[in-house]
Amino acid sequence: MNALSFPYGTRGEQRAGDPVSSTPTVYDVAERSGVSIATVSRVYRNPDSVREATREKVLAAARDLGYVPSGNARGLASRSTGVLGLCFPDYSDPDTESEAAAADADDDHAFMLYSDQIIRGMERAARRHGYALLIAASLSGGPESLVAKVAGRVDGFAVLARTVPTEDLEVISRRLPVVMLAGPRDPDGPDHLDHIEVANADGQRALTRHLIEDHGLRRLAFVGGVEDSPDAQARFDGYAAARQEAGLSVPRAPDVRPELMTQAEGARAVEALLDRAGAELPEGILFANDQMAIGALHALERRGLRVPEDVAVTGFDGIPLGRLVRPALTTVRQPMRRLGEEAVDLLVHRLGSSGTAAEPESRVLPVDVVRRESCGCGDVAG
Amino acid sequence: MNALSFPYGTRGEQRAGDPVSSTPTVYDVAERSGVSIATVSRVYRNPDSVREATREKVLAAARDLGYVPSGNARGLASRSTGVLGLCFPDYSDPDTESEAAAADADDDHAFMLYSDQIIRGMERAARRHGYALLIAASLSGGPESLVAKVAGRVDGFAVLARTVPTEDLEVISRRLPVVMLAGPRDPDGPDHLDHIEVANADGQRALTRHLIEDHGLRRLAFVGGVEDSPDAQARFDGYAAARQEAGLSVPRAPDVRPELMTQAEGARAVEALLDRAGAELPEGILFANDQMAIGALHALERRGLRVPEDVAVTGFDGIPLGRLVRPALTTVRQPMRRLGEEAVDLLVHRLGSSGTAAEPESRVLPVDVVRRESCGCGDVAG
DNA sequence: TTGAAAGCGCTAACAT
DNA sequence: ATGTTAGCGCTTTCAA
Repeated sequence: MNALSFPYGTRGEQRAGDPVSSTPTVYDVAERSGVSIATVSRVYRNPDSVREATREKVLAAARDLGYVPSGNARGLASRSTGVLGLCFPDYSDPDTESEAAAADADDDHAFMLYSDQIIRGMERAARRHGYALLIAASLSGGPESLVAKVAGRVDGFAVLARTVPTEDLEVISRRLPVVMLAGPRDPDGPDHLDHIEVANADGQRALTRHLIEDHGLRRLAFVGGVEDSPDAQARFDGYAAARQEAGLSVPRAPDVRPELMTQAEGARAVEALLDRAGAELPEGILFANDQMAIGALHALERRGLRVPEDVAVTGFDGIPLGRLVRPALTTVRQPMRRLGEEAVDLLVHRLGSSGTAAEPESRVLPVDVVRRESCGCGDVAG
Repeated sequence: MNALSFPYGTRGEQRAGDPVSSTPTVYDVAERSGVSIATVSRVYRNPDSVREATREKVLAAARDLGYVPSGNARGLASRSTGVLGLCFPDYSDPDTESEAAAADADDDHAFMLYSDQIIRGMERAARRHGYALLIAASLSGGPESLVAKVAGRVDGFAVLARTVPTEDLEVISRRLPVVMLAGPRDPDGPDHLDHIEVANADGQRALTRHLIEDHGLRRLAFVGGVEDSPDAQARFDGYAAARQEAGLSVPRAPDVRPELMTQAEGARAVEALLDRAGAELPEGILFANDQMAIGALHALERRGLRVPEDVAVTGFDGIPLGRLVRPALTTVRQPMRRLGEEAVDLLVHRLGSSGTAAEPESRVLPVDVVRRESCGCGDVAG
């Protein structure tokens, strides 16, 4: 810019036609093209409101100068960013990344994570609506957390799972639309957020019923999720419901409840189950997610047990890796891409004049049971 | 501040303790906590520079008010956004999306695209450096294009492939660092951009040599890429080089040059090749990317030709789908995630005081030949 | 169709 | 440790 001993450069001096000045602004373009800054602005925001000749002049000057409109200034002046955001959990936990996963996904991370698919869905949908997408893995809280950063830079955003304290989100959602990609923490004491979730309970119930009715299994075990995962809880509820419907004993809690929902933990859960069971091996083990189920597949193989002959195994999520393992994993597939799309739709709707003050909304997306080999189904396409 | 009867609401009136005012600002927080706006700012930017008691007061007020710092205002005042960007091609072309791909990737888009992996790599790397990532599929040009939007909202960004006219990028790169995820358009007339590319020629040459030396193939055909793809060109060059080294005739152009590099086009290319060849079937067909090779696999199967017995097939890229098709596809794997990481490193470096004025840099990342079944190698892990 | 000027919400001197 | 204040670069009335 210019060398002053003052805080900032002054406009007056900057205008003194120095062509080498870096980061040109509307003022530079205006001067060079002999119009006012308002006209420069118009050229970008509403080209048709400027006479063609003028417009060309301005554009030419902008080119010469290397002018790029500052998104920040624009956003500040117009109170909108044209950007939607997504905060997702940092799934690169060491356990998943190095230990267990590395063995399977030998192409370095060739396969999509849950969050990748949602990113894709959101990006596509956002683009359709003219928005760009800002993504950030959410870490810890604190005043200067990533969420805050995202929140300050977007017109609205989605939060994957319960990555961020609901409390913080409620504060933020007073300022801009926030949609949570998970169910409400407490269905009865509603937060004021929009939610989009998948039919966890229904899916798990359907899958459980499949095991019971179609494969005739009765001795089942359920490996749950981490303590505070409502998804995992809902899945367990679905499992329990199916048992009840079939006249089996109704458990009050999962047979095993791992610390993490990783492959390593899945393997560990199997060991625990086998040690505990003695001769009374379960005929089927249902896992609250695919990662654990896949870990279990390996553990069972190491123990010399055949899947599904000796024991059936199922997961939940429908991650691509589940198609590749042998036997291919029977699971419940979540419509992740749609999750992202719905999130964008909801945000865009809230951003439109219409949805501003409407009631919080909770959408539940349907899931599919995917029958593969690990439950005893043949080589059915999945 | 001052009470004027002009366009916008005045701070003075807003300060009149109205707690219901929407989108609270530093002024609101400052007033409510009895400090100056500077102190509020400090609490967020440099908490330690504020006495604990004060900080708490401010944070409490912010909570009550639902205050979220405006990224725009911050960025404007501090001339930085804390965001890095990525523009990538809109790969959801109808052809790939519906026709050919749908048949294989039957999980809807269960498998990663080229761009997904780069996004992942960049996001991870950006996070390590404290940046968020803004992503946008780049469309056409024009003053108000998406690139411009991205450019205005980030501290620096990467452009995947030649998505954006180099011309535009050069303009933009006068204002902020831009790294192109592709080689320079013209190696001799250098643009002023940083580039990161993969060793296309080397990789294709190594693969070709493998076919010639290890499998003893001599009658080879190369299916190139679109006219203006330097990647595809470099791959062809590598192919030609390997032929030369082996004492085979050196072609001046690919045997087939499709319009698009899709599965459908790959299939079409095979048909063309077979029709043309008559009895003189090639022993091996090398494709400039995996998509086409996979399409070719299907086409060959339809024609009753066995791979690799009748004809070997290879691709380039190393997309996950290549592992799943039968026979599994021999290919050259690009380190896509690293591409993203290197991009971020480069950008961050440029943003640091050090790299500002340095010469444009061009990095070339090494690639791996992945030997699977489609070239005649056994069931080697890949 | 164009210009003039206030103000968007924050940061960063500088002063205290 | 905290307050004052001048911008950051744009959009947007309002007036011409």
